[in-house]
Amino acid sequence: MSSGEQRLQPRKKPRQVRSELMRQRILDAAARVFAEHGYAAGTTNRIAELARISVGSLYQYYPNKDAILLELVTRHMDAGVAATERLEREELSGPLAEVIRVFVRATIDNHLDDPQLLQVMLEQAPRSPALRERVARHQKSRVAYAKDLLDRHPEVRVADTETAARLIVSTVELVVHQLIAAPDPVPIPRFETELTAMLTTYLTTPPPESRTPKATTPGQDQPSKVGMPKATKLVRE
Amino acid sequence: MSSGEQRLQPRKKPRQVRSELMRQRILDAAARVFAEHGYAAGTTNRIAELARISVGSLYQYYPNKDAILLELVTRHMDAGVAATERLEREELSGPLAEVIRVFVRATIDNHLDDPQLLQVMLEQAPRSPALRERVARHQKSRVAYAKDLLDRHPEVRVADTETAARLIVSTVELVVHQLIAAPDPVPIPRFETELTAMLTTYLTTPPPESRTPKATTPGQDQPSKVGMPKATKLVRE
DNA sequence: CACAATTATGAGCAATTATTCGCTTCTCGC
DNA sequence: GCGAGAAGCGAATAATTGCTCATAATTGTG
Repeated sequence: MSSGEQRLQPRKKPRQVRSELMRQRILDAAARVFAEHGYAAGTTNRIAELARISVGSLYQYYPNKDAILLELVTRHMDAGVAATERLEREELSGPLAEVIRVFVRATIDNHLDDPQLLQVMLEQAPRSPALRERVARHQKSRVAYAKDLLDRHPEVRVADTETAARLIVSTVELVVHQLIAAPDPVPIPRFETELTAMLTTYLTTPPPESRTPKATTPGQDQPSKVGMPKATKLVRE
Repeated sequence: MSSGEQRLQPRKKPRQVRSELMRQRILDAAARVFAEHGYAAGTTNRIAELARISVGSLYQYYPNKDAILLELVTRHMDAGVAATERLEREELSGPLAEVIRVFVRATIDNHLDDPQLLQVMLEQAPRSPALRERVARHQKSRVAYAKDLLDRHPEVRVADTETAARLIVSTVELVVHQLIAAPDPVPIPRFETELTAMLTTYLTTPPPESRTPKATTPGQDQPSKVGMPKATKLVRE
């Protein structure tokens, strides 16, 4: 399955109008199939069946299964970026708390549609180089944007805006996803308020005395668990 | 594959001493195979090969692939609970900030071993009823414990300790995992400090004026995106 | 040592699945 | 309405994989 390189362009560029329609049909069907069965069990035949087309046709538009998921992921991310940009244009000048709230809200919106599908996307990301690359790039740009925001806002009092940026971006993305996808989902309005509050207080509260760690220590000092890695894990072979 | 009920007990109770050894061999091999290839591509034959036993033997101890992952998950969770309990016995009486730090640290420790494997566990959880149940129970107990802690500590100033408990439990679990498993991992000590700070400030800062939402509104008021669920997603068939 | 119970083996079965390709059907400019 | 290329079809293929079972090795006991 994960055998190195892989064609990602469709075998045939669409030339007629109905083609574009088909692409959308396939994507819609794939979204539902992946959401319901997961990636591994979401077979191309099932996707074709749900889209009311034949497998052969499916492979006319996407060279393989991976390419379908990749396009799904790309579209989701593009939608997220677009939504964020749209919202932030209205609020960028406001106080930090407002900007954060906009961020949180945009993320919630982006996840409300289809948490299941999103779950599958995130699952599969680490296994496909193309996907991994796409997701990593997106994540990186979001962190960069957040860092910029923090640097620009004078109310921000954290020691290290890079770490803080990564922390808040991950927090929003992950927590929103998990708590919305949960079988017993939290009440959205309150959740939005609390998450925003958490991030805002964190960013604007000055360090008690000197929360700043030494930070110059070159050697990796470890405050927790020292030397008992259960085994030589991680990739090898 | 996901065909309803499923035997989860091994086909044969071990009666000799070497049996216990085999179980451990299998588990170790499975952990590595799953971590490296993921669940779907982590074949039982590969596990057996790495464990230097035959597939047949593997199936003498575990009735199927799922059961192997289930035991892996169970062990990981038990280890986490045990570690948390051990640590908290030493610190439970301290100020909130200290307790939180202990929590964060315990979680970090628990994830440092093998982030990849953990990733696979979390991925697979939603697809296997038995796994899902196990994970849900664990999550619930952690939230309950956190709520208790918040209720007991007077410094805590949030409006709704239930929501706050869910928020912080999810945050710690998810963010620790993501930022440790990242290709460019954050510096652990600083990360621990920042995450602890974020949670502590959130919990102890009183609501600006009245951060409390109305909370009595029976109708689901929606602060964000109203009515445009892209499609009828979720299970059908 | 013998022999019965327990445990280990691994070739192979049955099922699943991504992908192909020879063929039919449709589209549209003439 | 013709015909050539575009689009669509789906049975067949090749590969993979979870798991079984007939057989062999190992163990402990008298």
